Amino acid sequence: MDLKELEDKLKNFYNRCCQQHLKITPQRVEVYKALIASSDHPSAEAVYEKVRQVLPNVSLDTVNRTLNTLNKIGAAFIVEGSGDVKRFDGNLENHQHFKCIKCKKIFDFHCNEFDNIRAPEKLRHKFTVLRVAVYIEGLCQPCFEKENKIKSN
Amino acid sequence: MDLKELEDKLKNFYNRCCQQHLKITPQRVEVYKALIASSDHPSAEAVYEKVRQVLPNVSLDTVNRTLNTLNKIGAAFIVEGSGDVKRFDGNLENHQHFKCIKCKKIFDFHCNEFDNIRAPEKLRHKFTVLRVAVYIEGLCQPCFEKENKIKSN
DNA sequence: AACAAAATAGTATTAATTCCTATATAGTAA
DNA sequence: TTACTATATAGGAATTAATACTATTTTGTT
Repeated sequence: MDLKELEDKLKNFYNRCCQQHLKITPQRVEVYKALIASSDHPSAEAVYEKVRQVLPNVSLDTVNRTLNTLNKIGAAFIVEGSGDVKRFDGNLENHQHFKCIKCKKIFDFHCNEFDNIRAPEKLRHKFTVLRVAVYIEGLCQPCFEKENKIKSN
Repeated sequence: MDLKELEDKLKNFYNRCCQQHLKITPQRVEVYKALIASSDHPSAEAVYEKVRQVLPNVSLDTVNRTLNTLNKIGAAFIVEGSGDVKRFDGNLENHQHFKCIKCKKIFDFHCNEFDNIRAPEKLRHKFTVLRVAVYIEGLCQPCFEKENKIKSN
């Protein structure tokens, strides 16, 4: 990500905060920056470690709260998954996730057809739909190989 | 669910266990029965409470372990979601989930088109795909109304 | 009936997340 | 610029979820 892109995103983020009457604090900015600089869908703990390098006294609670706030104002997502710790994603572009159920790594992929999937009409009448995701789960190559190794012993 | 259906499912379950060389214990059977009797996608804790009514000395650990085992052998799913406690589903028929992000209720729905979604070929070459799910998130009607109420005060 | 591998109960431990409260700060309005 | 108020934060405590450990029990098999 180049400097211009970062500036754009930050500006966008400031606007979002203002619109929601959220104060722009150094902690919020650093959490946001740490998140969008991560491509590995970090946990709160991981973001915390990153932010600590800039703000040594930041608390884990603040990071947690802030990540949830980012999610609420639409500046980030909580990655969908089955169980395990919460993982966050600051990438707002259309994309989907594959998660390895063994090593828990999350891989982005993109399939145009999946972008346009809408909730069925029946559902849209009954509920307020906020997000539609195609979520794929399985084993990554290294984990698949390990799995086989163990089974053959 | 009528008696015949229950018997069918149990028989099926026994077969699955045998194939995987898993012993058929009262705890396993009761956990499985409690799960398929629940339509609310229960947590381990909720299943535990149900099983306790039949086996008062069962431990929460056993319920947890067993639910994860059911998931592994394909007799149950862990419901996809973003964060929150693990929720389980013993319904193996094609269906999708809507989750209210506020009250955490999970609603089943079914959309034929979603059943046939496959992982893109690129992904299938790179990873071992075990599950493809369409996951929808939002607010249920009561929670949507509450949300509005609070905001207007 | 006897055996070995697997499973369980009960508890301890770890890990994740939220709650609590005193203090500090950002945005606003004088 | 200064003062004010609502919001946010740090630090720690508390809560909750999930797993690990170990002695004992049980299943499926011989």
